[in-house]
Amino acid sequence: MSKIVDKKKRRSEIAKAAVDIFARKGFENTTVQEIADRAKIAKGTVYLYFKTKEDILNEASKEILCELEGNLLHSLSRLTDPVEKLSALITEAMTITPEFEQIFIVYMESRLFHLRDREYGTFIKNFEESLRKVRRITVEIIRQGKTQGAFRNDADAEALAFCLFGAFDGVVMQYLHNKSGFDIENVRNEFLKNFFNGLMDN
Amino acid sequence: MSKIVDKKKRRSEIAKAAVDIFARKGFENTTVQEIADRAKIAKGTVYLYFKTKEDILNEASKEILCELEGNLLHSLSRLTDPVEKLSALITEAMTITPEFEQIFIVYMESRLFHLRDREYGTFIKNFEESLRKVRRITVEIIRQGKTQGAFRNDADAEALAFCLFGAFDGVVMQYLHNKSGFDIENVRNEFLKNFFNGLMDN
Amino acid sequence: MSKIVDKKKRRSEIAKAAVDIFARKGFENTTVQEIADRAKIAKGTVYLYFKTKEDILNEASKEILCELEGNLLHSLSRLTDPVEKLSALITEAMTITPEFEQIFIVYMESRLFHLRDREYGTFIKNFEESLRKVRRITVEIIRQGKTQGAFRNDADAEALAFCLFGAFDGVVMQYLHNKSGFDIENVRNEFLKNFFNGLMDN
Amino acid sequence: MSKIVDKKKRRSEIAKAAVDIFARKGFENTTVQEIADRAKIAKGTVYLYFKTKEDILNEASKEILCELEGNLLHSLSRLTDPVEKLSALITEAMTITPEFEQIFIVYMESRLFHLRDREYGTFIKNFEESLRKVRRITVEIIRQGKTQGAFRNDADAEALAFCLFGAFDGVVMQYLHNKSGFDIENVRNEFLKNFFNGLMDN
DNA sequence: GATGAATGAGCATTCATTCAT
DNA sequence: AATGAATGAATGCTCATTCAT
Repeated sequence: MSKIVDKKKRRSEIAKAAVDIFARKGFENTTVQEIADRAKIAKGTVYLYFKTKEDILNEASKEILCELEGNLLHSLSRLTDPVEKLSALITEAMTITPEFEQIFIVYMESRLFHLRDREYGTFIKNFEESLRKVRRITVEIIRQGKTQGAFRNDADAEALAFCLFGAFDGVVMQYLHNKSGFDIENVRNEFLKNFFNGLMDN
Repeated sequence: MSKIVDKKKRRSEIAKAAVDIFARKGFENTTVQEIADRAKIAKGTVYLYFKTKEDILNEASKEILCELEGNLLHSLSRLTDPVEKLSALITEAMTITPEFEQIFIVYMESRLFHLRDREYGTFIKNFEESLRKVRRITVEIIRQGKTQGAFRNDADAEALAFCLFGAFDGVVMQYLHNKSGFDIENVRNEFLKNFFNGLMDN
Repeated sequence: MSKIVDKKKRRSEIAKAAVDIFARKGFENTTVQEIADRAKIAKGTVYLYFKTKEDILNEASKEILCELEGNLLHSLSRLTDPVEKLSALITEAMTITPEFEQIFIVYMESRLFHLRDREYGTFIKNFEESLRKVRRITVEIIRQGKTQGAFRNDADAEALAFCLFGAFDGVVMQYLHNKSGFDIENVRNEFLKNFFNGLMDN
Repeated sequence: MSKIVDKKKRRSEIAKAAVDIFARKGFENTTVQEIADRAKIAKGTVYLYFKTKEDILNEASKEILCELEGNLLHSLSRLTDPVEKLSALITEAMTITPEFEQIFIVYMESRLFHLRDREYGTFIKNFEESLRKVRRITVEIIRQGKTQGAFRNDADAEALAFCLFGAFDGVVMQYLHNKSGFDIENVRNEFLKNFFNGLMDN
């Protein structure tokens, strides 16, 4: 009888270890040895669970996206009012925990990766898929708000959702660059206020 | 004097060549040989103008920032009205030319670079400096708008400028990922509209 | 007793599986995993029957030599006339079946192996032993022919047997390299004719 | 001005160093480091002259074949009589110097290599070409001998040349396996005698 | 006995950097 | 100043072998 190992769990463990290092050193500057050390296994063992180092990044990305997606969806789960929903979404996306910080950096590197190599098969497909999914949900919320008369009627839900998600990434990145200079809660509040009410004085 | 100019020009040529390749393959996957080939000089010659490969990225980043900064400032130069100025800024930041695309990817990689290695001396300082500079100008515009009564009085100019610049990067990145799915002009218009008027129906 | 038989049988099965792969990929490029897969057992199981991968090659070589030897001896078994015997030997040695082809390649690799590493204990000893044995039989045939007056009296039986066996290998190798260019039956007939009658016109 | 290095000469030097090691340890068991050490250059330098390790084997094979071919042709150069020519050819092919021994082992490994991987492009083509060339010369000699009435008229020149070259390899291999047991000169003489006069007593 | 997960030594290859010319 | 040959450290990946189950 052979040892029973939960392949999925192991993959996930290794991917998690990898995220730790990727976040600190970047994909290219991380050695498989370092990942193995972090996961407390031998280097060769990594290759029982992953075909290549890039494969590890893929898995890590997938898990990261799942988690980010899960968090966002969770924050919406018990809400019904479109305004509240959008607020929750924005609040969730701009809440930065130390763990999230790590994940975010790897997420950004993954995106850059794709930006360069557009052929990257399944990986990028999952990625795009996931992003689209969350965006679609946002589109729905905006539409719902328009229907209910809460949101202005000329809002292009698609384009706006697109902007929103872009803004999440950009603002978070900006913030990570400049932590000391800004208070994220303040930024988030300002973002919320402006997103809903605009800059113009009425 | 002429020698110094030549040296600067040469550095710039090499940096430009590097941007071409960095954009396509990323910093780590670009070899000095490739950069030299592109610049039509010998590999060894690169080292007469740059101390290390990273040094080339630094120079490239600096030039990129100068250009982006220049573009933004130029778009503001002959305007006086705060609303028009902000509109111009947003429009400029969300105009995507093929050349800009390339630059943007390297810019993003540079940012990621800094996010990881916070000690990175002069490089990161120049970088932050430049970003801060443009942000300060934006802050001024918003303040001016508040003073003139065009913008709502409770707007936190600093935080809002911060959001704005984050949003630029994020939206552009999003767009580059998803070119086929979206029309950047439409997105930009929606962004403008929402930024000034907000989502709520008044 | 049955355990021992089983063990032998299993060793043989594994060795046979190994020959399949060795012939196609060479010893160094064959993995133990491939051999195990082919033999439909687990990788670890291989090591219950063989101490090392080289050990598998040894066993395979031994079996191959046994088979080759057996074939040669069998072809002689019911003959008495030296000329007929030698003819049969040559014919047998130059008959190429698909299975033989595979075996031959591994046999050649084994020989090369020995050529390089002369210390290789038992393995090489078995090998040499086997070759010597068949050569001795050939020597006997030639001597018998000389005694009977069929073969020329100045023939050096030892040297000639030596040549003969060398020629077998070389011709077969040549042929495998150049299958499409030659008809092995024709080559074999010419070999026989020349071996017995020489090239000179009498 | 850059250093002037004779690329061809350097390649050849490296290939020669490689033959030394290949002969002793075989292609797979030879490391590029060992080759570099032997050639007294750095490991990386090897890759300025060869694309891969296999490329080194190719070059080595090519050089070996050139040398073997050159030797054979040289031994024929000033002879005119077919019998003398064939004798010289056989004598040359069965003369074993220490240097030749090394070369021969690598030559054999190369052949085995091809036997397994028939697609191996240019390499195998050069190889076959070279072998064919020498064989064609031999065919000519035999035909000439037939025309002059020296050789029996029913000799199939093609098939016989084929056998001859196979026999060379095989006998040499046999001999290298069994140096202590045989005197190569004696074997060669016996081979010559039997090749020309046959085994039968007339 | 049988399994296959785990190991880690080992190797081909790449590439930033140096330096003799 | 310019070159490009030389270097060798660094790293992804493989695979024979071991051993807990």
